[in-house]
Amino acid sequence: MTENDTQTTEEIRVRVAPSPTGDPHVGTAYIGLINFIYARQRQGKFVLRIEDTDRARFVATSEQMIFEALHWLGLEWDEGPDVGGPYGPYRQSERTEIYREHADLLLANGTAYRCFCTAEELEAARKHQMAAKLPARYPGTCRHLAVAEVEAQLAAGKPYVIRMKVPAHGSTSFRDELRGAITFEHTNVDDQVLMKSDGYPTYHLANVVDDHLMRISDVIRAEEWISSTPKHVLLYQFFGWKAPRFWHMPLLRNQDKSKISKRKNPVSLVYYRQAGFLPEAMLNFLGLMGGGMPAEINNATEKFTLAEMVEHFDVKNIRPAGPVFDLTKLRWLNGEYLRALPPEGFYAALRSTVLSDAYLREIAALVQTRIETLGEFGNLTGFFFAENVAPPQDVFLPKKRTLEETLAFAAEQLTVLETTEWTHAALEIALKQLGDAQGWSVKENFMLLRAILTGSTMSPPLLESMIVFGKARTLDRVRRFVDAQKKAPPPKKA
RNA sequence: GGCGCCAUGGUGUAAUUGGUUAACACGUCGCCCUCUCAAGGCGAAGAGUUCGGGUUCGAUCCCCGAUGGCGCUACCA
Repeated sequence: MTENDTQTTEEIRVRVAPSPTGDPHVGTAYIGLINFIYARQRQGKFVLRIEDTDRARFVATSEQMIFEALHWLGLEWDEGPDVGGPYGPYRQSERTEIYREHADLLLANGTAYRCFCTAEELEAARKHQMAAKLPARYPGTCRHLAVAEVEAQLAAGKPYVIRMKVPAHGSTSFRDELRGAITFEHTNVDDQVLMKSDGYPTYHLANVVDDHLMRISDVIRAEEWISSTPKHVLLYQFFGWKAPRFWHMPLLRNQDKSKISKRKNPVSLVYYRQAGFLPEAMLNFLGLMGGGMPAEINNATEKFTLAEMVEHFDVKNIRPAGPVFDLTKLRWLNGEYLRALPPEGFYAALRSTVLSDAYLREIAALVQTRIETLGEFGNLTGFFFAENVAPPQDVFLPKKRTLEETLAFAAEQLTVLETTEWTHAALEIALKQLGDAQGWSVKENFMLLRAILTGSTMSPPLLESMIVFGKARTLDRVRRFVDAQKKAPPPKKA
């Protein structure tokens, strides 16, 4: 606990606010963990808010997966879309009226304005600015439109967005609880779009309005938000509200130090769960990122539970430098947890994950007509239980294809798989489309993917297998194949 | 390009917050144990704290600058 909290009676309320745009992200787990600890340490409330204002990237199954992933980790929330709470609804798509009203407030007090610029106009302006090596900013075309002009455009039914009117001069400062004061000159703060032309708010508006209405005391989020914090601070001012405290956690990184991404690292919590990582290990590992635990404990063991983190973790201790998410160390930690399990517990862990009844039943259905003795079960299904298969070149390389074009095509397959809905029909269409476009026969196309997924040219049906194996793990396998081949192309043998 | 953040071995973290031979863990390597592989035990290599200036009797730690990395620069979050 910090002195900060002992001298105030304010209720601590924090939130984690993921967007349902895909698989639940390991970064969400990290930020969720910190928020959870912070709330529990101060008898505060931990809120889950779903930020589904991007209808283009919205994925219907995502929200449920987020719930499940957070439950899996044991990061239980006090208020949220599913459990309700006094400040709901907790799904932004159900709060559009609220945002509309608040945008109108800003329009009325002159801190926001309607902008009728088209995407093309903005794009052109941006190009010019980039070419002239100027900062790419909204040119301000609609900032001072006459009332009559606005009325005319409105009457003509022209679509518009609402932008915040950032003061032309001066600067905005705020305190980041980990880094101290941070200042931005207004000349470097753009007139951010607050309401999109589809009637949905952008993150910035929705976030500020919700955090205020939901009485959030501490905004604990990822570092990538630092640059937009001045906009948020300005919005609090525009509304005449008190801003919360801001804590920006370091960004988890890939091995190459870039922001952690699915192209370079498994980031789906679904993957970690299906691949057989224990939630305790994941939480422990995440707790290691950035420090946070007191040195006495950290130096002594590096192994601790969620309860121990709630007991001893100090968010103020976190170092702002972005830690590399080191899969190797996570695996070691996971092994430690696995070894510490009593035999029955270990068996139970197996049976609830990689050897669950549900999983086995699905796999059985795929091989029943393909084996003659039950003893053959393993021959055909090994890949479902292996962490990885590494098909040799003579298995995956089609007869009439070069290594280069095959690897390029595999990379294309990966891209397609990443963006395709995980159903038989959708996968079949998407894959065949890709094959048609690139001049790959269905046989070559599917055979390559089969080799990558199963390590063999003989297997249960491909699409069904992919569905049973799961999107997260299938993507991981294909990505690994592509990466491995890219890194170390096998020497051409004469 | 602009703006911002950051900077201790390959990786994650320590360093009584100016005084240590810069510590621990992962990884790597070696040895032991052993039917194999792990696990376990023992040991080793690996940073003089990005670099350059200050301040100081003394800087990993404070200040300035440079460099580098990262983030943002969307009607994405």
